[in-house]
Amino acid sequence: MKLRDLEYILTIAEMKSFVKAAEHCNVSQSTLSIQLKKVEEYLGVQIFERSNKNVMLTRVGEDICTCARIMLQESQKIKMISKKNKDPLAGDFYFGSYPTMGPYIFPKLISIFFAHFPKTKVYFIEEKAEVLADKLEEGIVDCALIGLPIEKKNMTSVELFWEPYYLAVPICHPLAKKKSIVMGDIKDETLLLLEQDHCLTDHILSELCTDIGVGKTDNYRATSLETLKNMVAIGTGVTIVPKIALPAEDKNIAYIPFESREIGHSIGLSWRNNSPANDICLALYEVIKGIDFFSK
Amino acid sequence: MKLRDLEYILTIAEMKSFVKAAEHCNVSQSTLSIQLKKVEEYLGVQIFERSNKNVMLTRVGEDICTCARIMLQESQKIKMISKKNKDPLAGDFYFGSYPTMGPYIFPKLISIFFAHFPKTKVYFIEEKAEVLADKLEEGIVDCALIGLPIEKKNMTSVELFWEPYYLAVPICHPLAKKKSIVMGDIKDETLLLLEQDHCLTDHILSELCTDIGVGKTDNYRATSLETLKNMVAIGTGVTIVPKIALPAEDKNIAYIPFESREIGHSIGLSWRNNSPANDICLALYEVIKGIDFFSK
DNA sequence: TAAAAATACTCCATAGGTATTTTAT
DNA sequence: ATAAAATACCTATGGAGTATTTTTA
Repeated sequence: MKLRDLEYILTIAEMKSFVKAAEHCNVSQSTLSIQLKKVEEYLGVQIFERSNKNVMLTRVGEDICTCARIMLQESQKIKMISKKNKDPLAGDFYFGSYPTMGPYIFPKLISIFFAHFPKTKVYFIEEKAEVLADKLEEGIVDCALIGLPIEKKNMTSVELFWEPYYLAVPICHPLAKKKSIVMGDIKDETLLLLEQDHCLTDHILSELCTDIGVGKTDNYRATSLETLKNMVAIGTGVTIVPKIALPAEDKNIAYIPFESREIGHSIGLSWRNNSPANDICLALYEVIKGIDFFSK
Repeated sequence: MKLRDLEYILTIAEMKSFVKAAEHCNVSQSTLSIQLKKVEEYLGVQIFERSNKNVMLTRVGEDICTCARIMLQESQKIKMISKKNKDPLAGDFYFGSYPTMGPYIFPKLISIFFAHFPKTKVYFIEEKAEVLADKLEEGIVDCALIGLPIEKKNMTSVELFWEPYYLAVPICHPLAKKKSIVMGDIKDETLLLLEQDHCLTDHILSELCTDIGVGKTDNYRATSLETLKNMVAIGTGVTIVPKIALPAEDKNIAYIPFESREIGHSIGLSWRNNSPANDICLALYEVIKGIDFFSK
């Protein structure tokens, strides 16, 4: 039993004639007779009561037609859905970013999409790196601005820029006068950090500050960089922030670069190799690789 | 796009693997690859995002699967409907009768169906001959006890019996003493009849009493034979009733046969030649042709 | 006798199989 | 190197056409 057979059946039912239905379906009358016979044999029921002068649905035939109509409607729906989604640029596109970058980059991206991919409907998603990588992998997110390297299979990643970290200290703090910082400088400071499972926190604790006392940071966990900065401003401690979070000016906090250019992270664009949005991702990369992410 | 393709797609989506889906569908992996590719090309959209290690539905693919599931469900429904209706004896059967016979014959038929076609669900329909013939033709009724001949195409009719008409007169009426009647005897009587479009009325007026005054019957039209008999009993007039309507005994009315055996009608069983219930009709005929329709 | 469905016979498109190649980890 | 998807090539089923036969009003 094929969809075509159902079309034949519905047409015969409508036309009440094999000859007319054959014309309508652009096939020969014999094709209809044979196909109908096959379906009836396959199902073991008579769908039409017919003589050479009369064609009429049986009661079973009517019930079958009800189902057949639904099936063909759904089949049309599949074609409609496909038609609407044929152009990959005209579909939905889920763009992800790590949280500290999101608020700064999303507005820029909106303009970029409006100018370069006006038909694409973009949704923005903000998650910490690990979750973002999972969502990328699962197909929930199509493309993400994320710290590299990313430990997932089937991913294409391109580097966009290196984002250095800065030390934030109260303006009156002794370190505030320094031109640059080394890790040793802050080993006796109270280091304020974001929540335990935040990617920036993870990165700082597991890669950058492995040699300094970590235990003393345990009691100070904020949920946003802005909160952290406020805490620094009132002298609760110091913190490390990515360059993007630096304000144009700040009367209460001094932001000091690290001496080593290694203190920071590489930021790139990642997407699944076989994503249908592959073309958009590549095109997007071509557009945004040139922009200055730190211009406000 | 065929139903089989949709099964393939749903299985691949479920198994997230071409090899496993192929096993499950009992086809080779290449078949799935090729068929899926064809469907994707036909629809112009990518249904799966796939590498050699990963198979995942795209968003369009998910929408397509939703439709595909409905289609396959309906397809199963068609098979279920067919399975339930494979046995023609286990289906619905609509039996029609002309109204004067209905009340007498239906109880008998119920026993017959219970004994001979216990799986058949019978529905009884009572209509005047003309409507009954239309319903037979339209397939609303499968088989009918009806006056012959019947002017419809594609019908098989078999005669069951000849039903003579009787004259009903009040017990005290002069004609009540007669052994038999000729039409001339009642040409001065008030002839009570059923409604204008009743088949018995039609038959009496158009074929039997064409030569007697008809105008004088116009004011007396009842809706049932029982009403007519009551009117006869109180002396309103006389009437003509089919034999089936004769009571075992009647203190108030005398029922007198007509001299001519022609006054009456031939009753038969009719059904459409190509009806799926053909076998039941034939078998039913074999059973009921032997019974005495006039035994109470 | 005419009109419509059923059947006979033929052809070819395509679903499916086997074997092989490509691809990505 | 391995495992899975893609591809190449061949086979066979069955859908469709033309011509003919059967059926019934």
